[in-house]
Amino acid sequence: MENNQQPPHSTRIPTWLDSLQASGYRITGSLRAVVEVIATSNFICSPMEIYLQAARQYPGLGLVTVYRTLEKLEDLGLVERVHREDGCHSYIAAAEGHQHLLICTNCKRAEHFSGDDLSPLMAELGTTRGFHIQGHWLQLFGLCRDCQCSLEEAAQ
Amino acid sequence: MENNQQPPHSTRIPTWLDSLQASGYRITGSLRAVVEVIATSNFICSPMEIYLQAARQYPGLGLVTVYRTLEKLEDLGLVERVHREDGCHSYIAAAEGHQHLLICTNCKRAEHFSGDDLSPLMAELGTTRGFHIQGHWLQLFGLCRDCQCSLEEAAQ
DNA sequence: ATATAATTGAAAATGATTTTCAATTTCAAT
DNA sequence: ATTGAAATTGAAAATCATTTTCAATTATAT
Repeated sequence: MENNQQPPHSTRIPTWLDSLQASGYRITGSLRAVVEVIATSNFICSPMEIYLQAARQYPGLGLVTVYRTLEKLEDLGLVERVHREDGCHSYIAAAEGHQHLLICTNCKRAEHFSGDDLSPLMAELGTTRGFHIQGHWLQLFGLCRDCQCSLEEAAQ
Repeated sequence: MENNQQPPHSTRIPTWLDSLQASGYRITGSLRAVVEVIATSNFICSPMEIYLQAARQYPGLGLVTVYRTLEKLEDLGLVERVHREDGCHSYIAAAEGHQHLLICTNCKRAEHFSGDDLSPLMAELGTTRGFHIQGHWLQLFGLCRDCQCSLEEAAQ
């Protein structure tokens, strides 16, 4: 089940733009530039990183517009906010259904996986602790294949 | 396996103070006040909440000192930082060993549980995705027994 | 073409957290 | 008890991500 070299993420762009337009948002140059960056990235991206990349396509872009665009995309469920250790947030294209993230601590590459082996755990906790469970947060951290290699080399 | 009405959390206070002193930190009134609040709480507490409570015991306490004290306690592994949805942080007395948190979304009561059913999942991902997994983040959210009742009443 | 409502970027505001700094306090050694 | 060096303090200022304000611009339905 490869998740990497799958359908080119660029196919997301027209879909997202249609979705945005259908929801009454207007399609502007700024919007396109931000969508292109976040829709095609395999890495979690901070608003600043998105801004810096998108501004190459669309100079004059403002960082505030990136924040506003990400909010729209999140509202439509196209993009997912990722909580970082430092309390800031990064973003990544959302996965279908209920999935979790596996994030490379070195390069920030991220892959989704479905780990619904959690349901029994949650059911058990519901009864033993008397909690009515509503949701959960699960993120895994590690080194992706590329970073394992490059860090090994660097260590020599 | 009740986790609630267990050994009174107040026994943590002398232990923590000893631990702090043994590490070369000086025991001051501010420190005591902050330790007393966080060591005995069953809820996740923000620095501001700790400040407001501790300042009743030790007027003149500064919010900055709360931040500094929490940092010391975290360094010693006595306290654990909890990531919140809004990106801010709350704190709670750390559990023994590797545990996860179950947090009431209404009153912020928190209980630890050990959920090491995750190891097989992580091992599998290591191989299928080529990641070398280093750690994970798991938090469950729900309503504690008390809040389930009080919210039911309120709904009537 | 036009009117209107959405969108824009810049600048200012916010709010949690951190840093700076001079004054105070702890505690080990007298 | 006294002392003195090093740790700790609170206040004020600085930082930094994020949000709000606002007047100017722009997309789109008509």
